[in-house]
Amino acid sequence: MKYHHGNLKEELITSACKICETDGHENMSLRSIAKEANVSQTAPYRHFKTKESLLAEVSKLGFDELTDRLNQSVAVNKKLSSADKFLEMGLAYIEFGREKRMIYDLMHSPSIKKGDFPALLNAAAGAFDVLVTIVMELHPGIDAERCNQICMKHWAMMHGLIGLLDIKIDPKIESKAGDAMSLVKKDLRSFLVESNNF
Amino acid sequence: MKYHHGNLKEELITSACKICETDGHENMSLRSIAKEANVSQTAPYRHFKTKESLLAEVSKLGFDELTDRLNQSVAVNKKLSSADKFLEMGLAYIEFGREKRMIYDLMHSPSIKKGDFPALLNAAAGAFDVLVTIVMELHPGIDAERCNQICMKHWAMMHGLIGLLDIKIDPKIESKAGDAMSLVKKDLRSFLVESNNF
DNA sequence: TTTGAATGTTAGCAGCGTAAACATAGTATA
DNA sequence: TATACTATGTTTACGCTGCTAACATTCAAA
Repeated sequence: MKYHHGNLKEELITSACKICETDGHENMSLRSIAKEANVSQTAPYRHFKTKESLLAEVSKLGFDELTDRLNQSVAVNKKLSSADKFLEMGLAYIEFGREKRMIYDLMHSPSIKKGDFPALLNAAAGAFDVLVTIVMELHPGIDAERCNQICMKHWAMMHGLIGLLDIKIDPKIESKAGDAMSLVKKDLRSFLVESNNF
Repeated sequence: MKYHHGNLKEELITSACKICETDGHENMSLRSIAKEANVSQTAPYRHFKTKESLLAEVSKLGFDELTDRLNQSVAVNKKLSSADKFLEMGLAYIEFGREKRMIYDLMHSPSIKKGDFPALLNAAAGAFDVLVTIVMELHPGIDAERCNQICMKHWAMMHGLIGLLDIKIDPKIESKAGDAMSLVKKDLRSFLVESNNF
């Protein structure tokens, strides 16, 4: 058996991401992650103090990708109006939540206490700040408190929507959500921006 | 040892509720629930096929209580305007989510697949329908699709808000959320009803 | 009275997170 | 170059978990 893998920490995170995306974060065991990386069951403890701290890294990567997507959504077409950027961001958020649903759930799982992982906390705040930037652009000179209120409202709405859109959680509401989602795609403006008048 | 407890099923659910409220649904073990009910570790299997099905009953009770609270919030003062009823319901939802946070998390935990438990599904839809009723009252003759869209939006917003308000999940955002929450309490109308113009 | 279903217990399985003890590889120092 | 230390891997083991199987007891129906 070859000792000194060389890059085990990163590979464990990669393995964890893969398993999370396929099996969901509820079914991720440290042992399965280690196995995926072809390493003994306790090897991860040389790089992560607890299982939670490994998952925290996966979660952080999720927030980083979310931040990238949000930024890209408004950067792709710089000629977009602020309102349209806001719109694109909303779509990008929902798309991320639906495409990477398993990771998204991990990112919001109460089993990872974000307060214990500053890097994760920063990553989460970083994603939020993308929204803050757009809202400030939408409403120049806006009061900071009011800006936070608006951001909270829409962030919460998007977050809640993703939860409700999960067919696995609630097929009955999903049928309603399906309607809502098609509406969102057809005319997200009416769903999102209409809430933005203040 | 006394056999035939007599009312074990209900008592197990009660024990599960208690443990959930104190320890959180992530830390509920079937064994601890059985212990709480002074019964052997495998006794629950005479009344519940799996642990998940026991948790599903706890979750169902949660949605039932939520439904009651939402109904009560608008029934207390029948002279309230529809807009004010809408307002009171929003507050009641947030209060439930914060007062019974552990149960609320269980109710939305992906580890319980609602589709497998029709009673739970109905209970969840029942709570949603309270909102539907109010929105229809707010906007007489409203198109059903539009009504669902509005309900989805606000339901999602409330749900997302509760998630973001959890200080344990994200203290940094919490500081922002704290502002938002005080705003919500001072003037929920500006936070909720303003989104309701359509 | 007897029989069988309902409902309890005990014993035991495999999987889990984690700690301790041990083995090996790479690095700094003498 | 030899040696010691540190980093990083493995093996073993502990207690907890959900769950199954086999057994015990109670109650109700025949």
